Amino acid sequence: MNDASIRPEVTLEMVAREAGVSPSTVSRILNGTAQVRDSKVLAVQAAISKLQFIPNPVARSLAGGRSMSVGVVIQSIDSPFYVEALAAMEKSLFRANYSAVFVSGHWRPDDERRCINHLLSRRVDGIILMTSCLPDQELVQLSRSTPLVVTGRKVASARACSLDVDSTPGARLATEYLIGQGHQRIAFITGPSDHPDAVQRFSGYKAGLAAHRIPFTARLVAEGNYTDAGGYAATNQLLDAGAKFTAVFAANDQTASGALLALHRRGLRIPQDISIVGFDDIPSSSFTIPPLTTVHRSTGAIGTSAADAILELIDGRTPLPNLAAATLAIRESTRPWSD
Amino acid sequence: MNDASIRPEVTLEMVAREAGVSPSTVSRILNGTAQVRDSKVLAVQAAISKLQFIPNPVARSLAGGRSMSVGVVIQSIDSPFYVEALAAMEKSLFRANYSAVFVSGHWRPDDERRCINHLLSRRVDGIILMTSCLPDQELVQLSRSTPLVVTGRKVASARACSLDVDSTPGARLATEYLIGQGHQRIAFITGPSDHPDAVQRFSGYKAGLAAHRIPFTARLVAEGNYTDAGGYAATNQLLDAGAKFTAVFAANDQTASGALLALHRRGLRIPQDISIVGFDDIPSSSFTIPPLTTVHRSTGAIGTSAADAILELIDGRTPLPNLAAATLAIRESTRPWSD
DNA sequence: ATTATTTGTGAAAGCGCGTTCAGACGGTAG
DNA sequence: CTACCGTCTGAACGCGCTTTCACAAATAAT
Repeated sequence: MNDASIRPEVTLEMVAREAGVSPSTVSRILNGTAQVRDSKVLAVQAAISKLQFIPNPVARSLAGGRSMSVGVVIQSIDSPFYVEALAAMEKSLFRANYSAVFVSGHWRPDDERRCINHLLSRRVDGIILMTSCLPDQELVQLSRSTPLVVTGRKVASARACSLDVDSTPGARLATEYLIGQGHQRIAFITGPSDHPDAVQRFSGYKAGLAAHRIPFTARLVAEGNYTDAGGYAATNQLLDAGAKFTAVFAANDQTASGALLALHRRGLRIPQDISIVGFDDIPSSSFTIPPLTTVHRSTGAIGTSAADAILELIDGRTPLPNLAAATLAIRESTRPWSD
Repeated sequence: MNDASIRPEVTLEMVAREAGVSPSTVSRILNGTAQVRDSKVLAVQAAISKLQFIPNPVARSLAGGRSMSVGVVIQSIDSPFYVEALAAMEKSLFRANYSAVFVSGHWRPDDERRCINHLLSRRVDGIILMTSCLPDQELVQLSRSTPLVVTGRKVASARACSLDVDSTPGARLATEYLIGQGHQRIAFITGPSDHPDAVQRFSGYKAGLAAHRIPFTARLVAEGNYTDAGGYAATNQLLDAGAKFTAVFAANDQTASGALLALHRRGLRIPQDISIVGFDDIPSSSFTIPPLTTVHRSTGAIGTSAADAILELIDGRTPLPNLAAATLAIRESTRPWSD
């Protein structure tokens, strides 16, 4: 049982006194800044654990050292897709005794800049950018003033690390799966067109078609916005336009969820009449009606990788992030088709 | 266009020099700590805006002042329910130039204590506890060392503010709605029993029954855990046990979503055969099949209120949080019943 | 053996700001 | 005109830690 909350602030100086050395020495041991005689190291370690000393991150930060916090810029904190990644990140960072400061950029470059400045003024030790909407050049520059991890982008810079989460292969995988099941007329509901990730998914779809010599048909494409409502509307639009298709590939699971409802309302049965596949495999996709076949990427793993990468970068090492390829979670929203 | 990122750190001292006054004076103006001659105030303000000075939150914090950040302890960052509240919170705080530090307690008292200590050691200016799982007494004590806002609990303390989000009335509302529709045999899927909020929902259900003299039947209750999977399992359990009911009230929307699927698999139609209502009105509930009737609380408003409350508390004022009552979002998962 | 190099270490100077503390100033009361 | 009070202000200290800087001790080079 810990008596929490109101401990009387053990300071580095107290540790020094207890161990019979100078504060500088304690600091050096803490940070590995210099060699220290073994006997002193031991004495200090003993003092530290005896006093239960925890370095004050604020003071550390002021003194020009680490702030023990990393900034995370996401676009909107309330997207189920990010959430899992964030949870994983928070966990990894917390374990390393770092705090995460989350801020939302809302897909607006100005907001994003403001967020970044805010983080910088807080002296964060590093910044993780989840699918930034800033131009490459700005990112490169930013990476010169702080360690930087960006997802879904490639940034060429020593202090930066790109977590490549290219969605193209995943999208192609889904498309080819449908084709493999005999579907030829596959509708696609896009994400927001200014979203690089959405663009990748779209081109993955096209690549899948092309690989099987199925001509791309613009009429089979409707624009969504990554939300349920968008998927719903896009599906209706497709249906209203009289598009004929036996399957729909939605740019993300929420879109698919909206599509599911729209089709249901028209009396179309899934998967008997129409197959549908999503992208992201958010938790609730296992419980849609019917459970959704979708492209699975471990978003948790993305979060963990991003956190690990930033920690490595902060420590001056060069991380080699390695993300597992996307796989297909085959559930009940798809089935073979034969004309 | 702001040139971002690498500005050469304007300090309070530079402002002082620019304005021809002492640093102390600048500080006083910044914090309103003392009266300062108008002419100097003006000069300093001019210098501040000329130099684009932003006080360094880290130094401020070390010097014993504000850290311009508030800690937010939630139980799990990846619950759709919290997410909306968090987004709202972040927005309000960011606007006031505060940062939010989110940490997850995972419903474990020890984890939660660790989180709180973590936040305290970061000198946060206040802490928001979303449905804490710590005993009252600890919270009261905590509130003595920092401004505190807790949701879903009543904590009697001057420096603390309870955001009462009692779920009982909402649960009762839902139950009575079903009864009003003619349902008599209403099953209930609980949340985790060690979760105060879940307990409230359960008692709201019982209160609703009691108000209409419908006897409470233990066989109509199954235990869930606030997840889709839990709702799915609980529903199957109910069905397997041969319980007879015409409606089910699930302790939250995710549970309802799982129930929806379980019923669907058994060939039960919603709402023709069974009505179902959820709780929380998470965004995706408008797009389940069929769209879910559910108890709506503006979680965004909860977040905003919590943020506002903590800011008031920090400023030494006493907030009077005022939350809108829960309402029922009536959609398509319920319908009148007559035997 | 004496002079150069390494270590190992403590004293002290900040980091940027808040906050006493003592004094300067203008003014009212004796 | 001296005594006293309230307002306003700057110098100086401190928050807890990192980081020179300088110096002593230990080792290597000449």
